[in-house]
Amino acid sequence: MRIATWNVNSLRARLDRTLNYLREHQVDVLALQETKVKDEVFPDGAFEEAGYQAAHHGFNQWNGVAVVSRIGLEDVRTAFPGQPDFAKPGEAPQVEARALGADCGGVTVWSLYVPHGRGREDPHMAYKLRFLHALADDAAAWLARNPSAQIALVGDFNVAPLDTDVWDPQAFEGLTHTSAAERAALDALTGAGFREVTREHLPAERLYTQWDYQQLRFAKDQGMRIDFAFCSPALAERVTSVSIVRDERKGKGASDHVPVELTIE
DNA sequence: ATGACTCATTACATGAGA
Repeated sequence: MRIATWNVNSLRARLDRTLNYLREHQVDVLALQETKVKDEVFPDGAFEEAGYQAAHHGFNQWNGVAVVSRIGLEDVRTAFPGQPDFAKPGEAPQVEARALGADCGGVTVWSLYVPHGRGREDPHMAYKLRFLHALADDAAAWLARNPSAQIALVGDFNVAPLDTDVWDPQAFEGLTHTSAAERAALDALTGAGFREVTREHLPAERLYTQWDYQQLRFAKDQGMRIDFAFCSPALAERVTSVSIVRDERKGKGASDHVPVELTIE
């Protein structure tokens, strides 16, 4: 069984790439982030033709998360229980389209798009920290209820846990993604009993999952490692290999992120 | 170096991303 996660940065701009990727990599379950599409125009039909069911959650051109599966798709949840809301200036608070969970082939897969933060003093940063801590609280409760639960929390976490997860730590000083508060918030997931399996299987330094579009970052291999997979203990035991699909960043029309795959026995 | 980021939008400039 293969589960993958990918911040696709607009599904409509990359539908062909997505379908080709599913086929070429024999993916059973794909968690997508930043689909940038509202539910009414989500391309269900294209996934059906490829043999996949799809569950999507998106209000507008921002955010948007999906799980597509060819091994079953049940009990779709469009937010985690404690997921915080966010109020844009002059607007009512909204629980944004940043989490979608579904049961696929005996595994509960959550596609997660953690808020960016925008700046250390920005209200969006407090939202980001609330989001991660609330997720960790829920994750701990799920494990307390069922210690042998099969749960994968995958997606774009927008935190670089180690200095070697960014191409130049000094370039991020005072900005987002590398602060102690962000790293502590992400650590809360391991505190909840989950294991970040991509690091376990790929411990090498400077393995990136995202390269900015600007400044020829990919050509210079100046990226960030911010896409991860936190698995419940019972599921982590079943992971036999992890792959970062670097080739997907190449060529015209690439997302700034690449897929990360888990192979599970 | 003749270029220098990409996406979506009641679009042709702006917001958002990282």
